[in-house]
Amino acid sequence: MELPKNYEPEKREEFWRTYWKQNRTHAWDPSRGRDETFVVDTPPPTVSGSLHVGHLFSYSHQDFIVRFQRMCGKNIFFPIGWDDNGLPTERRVQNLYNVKCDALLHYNPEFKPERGRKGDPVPIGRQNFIELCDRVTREDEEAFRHLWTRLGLSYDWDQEYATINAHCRRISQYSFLELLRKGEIYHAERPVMWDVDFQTAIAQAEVTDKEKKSAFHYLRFGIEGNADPVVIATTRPELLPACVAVLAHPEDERYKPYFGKKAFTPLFHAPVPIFADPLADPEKGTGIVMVCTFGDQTDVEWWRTYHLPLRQVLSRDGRMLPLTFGIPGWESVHPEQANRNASLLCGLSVNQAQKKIIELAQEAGNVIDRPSMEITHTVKLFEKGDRPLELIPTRQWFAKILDKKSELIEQGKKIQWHPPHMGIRYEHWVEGLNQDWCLSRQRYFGVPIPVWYPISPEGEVVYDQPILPEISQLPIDPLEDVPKGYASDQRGQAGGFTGDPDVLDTWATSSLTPQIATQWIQDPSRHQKLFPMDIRPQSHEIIRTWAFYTIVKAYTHEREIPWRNVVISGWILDPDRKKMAKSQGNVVTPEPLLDQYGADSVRYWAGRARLGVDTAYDDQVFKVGRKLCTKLFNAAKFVLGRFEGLEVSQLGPDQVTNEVDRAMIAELRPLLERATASFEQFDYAQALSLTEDFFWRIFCDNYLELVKARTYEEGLTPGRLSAAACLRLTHRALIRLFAPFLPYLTEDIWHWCYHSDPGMKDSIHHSPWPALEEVQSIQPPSKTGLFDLSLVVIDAVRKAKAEKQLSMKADVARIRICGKGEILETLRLAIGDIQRMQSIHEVDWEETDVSPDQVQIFASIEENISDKENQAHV
RNA sequence: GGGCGAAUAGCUCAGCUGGCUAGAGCGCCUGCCUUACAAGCAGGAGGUCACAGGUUCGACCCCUGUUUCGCCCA
Repeated sequence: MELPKNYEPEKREEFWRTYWKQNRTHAWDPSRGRDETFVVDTPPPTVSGSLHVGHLFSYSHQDFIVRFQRMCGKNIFFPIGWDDNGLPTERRVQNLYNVKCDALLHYNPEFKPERGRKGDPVPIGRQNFIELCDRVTREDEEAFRHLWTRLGLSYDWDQEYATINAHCRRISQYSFLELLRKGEIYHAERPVMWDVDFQTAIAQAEVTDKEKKSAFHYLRFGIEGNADPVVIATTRPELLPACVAVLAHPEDERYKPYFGKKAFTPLFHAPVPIFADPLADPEKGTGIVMVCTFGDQTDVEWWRTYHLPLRQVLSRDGRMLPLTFGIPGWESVHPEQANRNASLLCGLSVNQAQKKIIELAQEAGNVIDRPSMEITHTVKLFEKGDRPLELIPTRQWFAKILDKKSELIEQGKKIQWHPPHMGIRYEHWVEGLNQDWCLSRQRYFGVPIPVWYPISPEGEVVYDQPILPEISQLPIDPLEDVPKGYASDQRGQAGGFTGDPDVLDTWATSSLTPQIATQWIQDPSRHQKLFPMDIRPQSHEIIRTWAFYTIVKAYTHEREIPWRNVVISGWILDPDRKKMAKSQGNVVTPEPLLDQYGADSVRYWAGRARLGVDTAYDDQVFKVGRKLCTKLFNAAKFVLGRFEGLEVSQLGPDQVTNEVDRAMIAELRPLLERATASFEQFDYAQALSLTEDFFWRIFCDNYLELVKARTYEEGLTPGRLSAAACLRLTHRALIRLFAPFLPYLTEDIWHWCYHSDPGMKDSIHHSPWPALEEVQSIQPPSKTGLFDLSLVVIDAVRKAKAEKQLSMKADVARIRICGKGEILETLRLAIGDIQRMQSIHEVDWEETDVSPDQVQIFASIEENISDKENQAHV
């Protein structure tokens, strides 16, 4: 067989991609049983996010595990999906086409989108907007599909899904309705975390803390029947008109006299009660605090505890609302003054209002007690937003999670986390939950909440009696579809109906990836067979979101864990160990890496990182990967040449009769055991490291050199046959150990010679993982330690040559080996190979009584040059 | 402030259950075209295992504290 001269990954990768596709190498076989199936819950990437090198990293990790399992004979269920619904796509569409969605506009079939258009954003209707989102996600998916295929990820593309497609919408809506039926979902009007720019509710999991500069402003509040005002420090003076109470700690001597009295807000003159409450922090500000609608979560708690009135001053877009004081709920002792001040604030943003109100306070006099004090404090932001979240009372759907914290922690304990400390992070997240899961989002591109509401004859929306669709109708769009028993012209009419305008949180759908992939409702028997799944691979920052919500859904629907193992990949950090982020400009894009180094080399880089460990980006490692591939390629060509022309039947285990070859097999055995054990614990990095080290140091640098001469012997001598058989068996095992990491190159080599061996399969990726049984019948060498002892001699002679700056092929006149008789006996078994390897002419054996585990080697390069001694422990 | 993790050669990382002179690759230095591979081979230099205590016959490893960094939470 004519073998290629050089290792050229590009062409061969293309070839094998086609081959694998045509042969359905990675397809799942639905006819096989659960116990022989390995099921993976693959992370669907957010396709509108940027592709970066971290994707190559963590997605390779899954593939190593999967490919190992496949070679162990498992029927692999390895689907791939795309997470495309949600805000990232909406933002991308807005930016690409310079449009904005206006829900009041009707569908315009004539609308022609144009990229990069300048000027003000064009308002378009909801359907037009959704169509654009669909178009963009299809393009983005293609970029990922291309990358995944190039990287050699062994997905079954027949199982592909997208979280916005009809199948996923059906499952997601079914999940909603099922949980509603079970009483796990409710809707309520209550303060939720609200992003004023995106104008949508946000869940706890989507919130991020950020340090911000702020200031305490010291405002004087008048007291009922008391001349001395109290001074309240606040960072949110613009919420002064929303103040409904004043609180201090019950033990705070400074304020004890005031409890039960009324205070009067400055500028608005609203009489508000003064309470004693242990949650008030005497250390913070002046120790006395105003309760507003709503400054923070504690305000919400106090509002509930004391049944305080609601004084909403902020609108959904974060601007001050028009207010009227002097009416019930908005009491004021000077309503005219209050209304004048309110009118000056009306329409201002939070920041503008804050400035304005300080200005008003200064003008009024006797309101500001002392200069403001700058502080830095943490504020809550939507992870994709720019302005602090507000707490705004709106009608939303919620899933109950606070009532099942302990059950959810129990579920987490039933799952094996790799590495284990990631499970602790999950538990702490659950323990720290303080709100139910807000499910609704005021967005457009998402899975619609599958609910209509009747409108009473008086024209009021009856939220308490939602109209639900039949399961067979799913998926529905309540803004387009009409509920049973109504006609489309009754939409929005008194006595008619209205659709819920909101969509579900994307996690409400993403948390169903196991149900989506197993076709939960369409094919219950398939679901039954594949669920719970074997592994969930993902990275650690989404333990609190994706892993958590998936556990919630599996528990609330089926009282089950979604998977038995979670395997967590670390992050790729930039060379300064900082997070890679588009905004930092330190993101490395993946395709050029594949162009430059080839997929196998890139995978090698990923394979070196253990689970859960963050790794600094270092492109040297790609070069190391490419070197390994080249070495593997060259070694394979050489090894094949050593047994070329011999029949496979002549090269079986029974031919391995030589002591050195048996010693080699004795070295191989622990490698097979350890690499397999590592993989079984998902420790692919350890398996790779063991294999690579063995291949390079033991197999290439030493064993190949040691037996080379024997393989060149004339005729079919037992020594030559033994070496050829041992080379073949060992090499055939090593190639398979590398196969999960280097799928292209190993498949190439496999097809040069091993693919038609008895018991092997055409593709290396379906061939059996190398097992001890393959070399079981080969006897161990008659003396243990033969291989290591041989290396002691070899190293000593090499060192002698190197120190004399000679070529490794330089002749050695004589070596003297001194040691205990047992050691000399052992070395005699290999000395023939050693002599030929290193051109050693004479060997003197000297039995000495040096300590039992030592051997001394004296190498004389030429007869008349003094001996060079090398001594080694054995 | 609490939780989790990390700190080992110039760089990237191994070192698992306490036990050889703490390892590998890259980089560096010195040689070697050796009939698979110079994208290679051989040899070498390079370490206060973050710091301080403690347990132990023995600590990179276990315990306590400190410092720095990362992530999560309040």
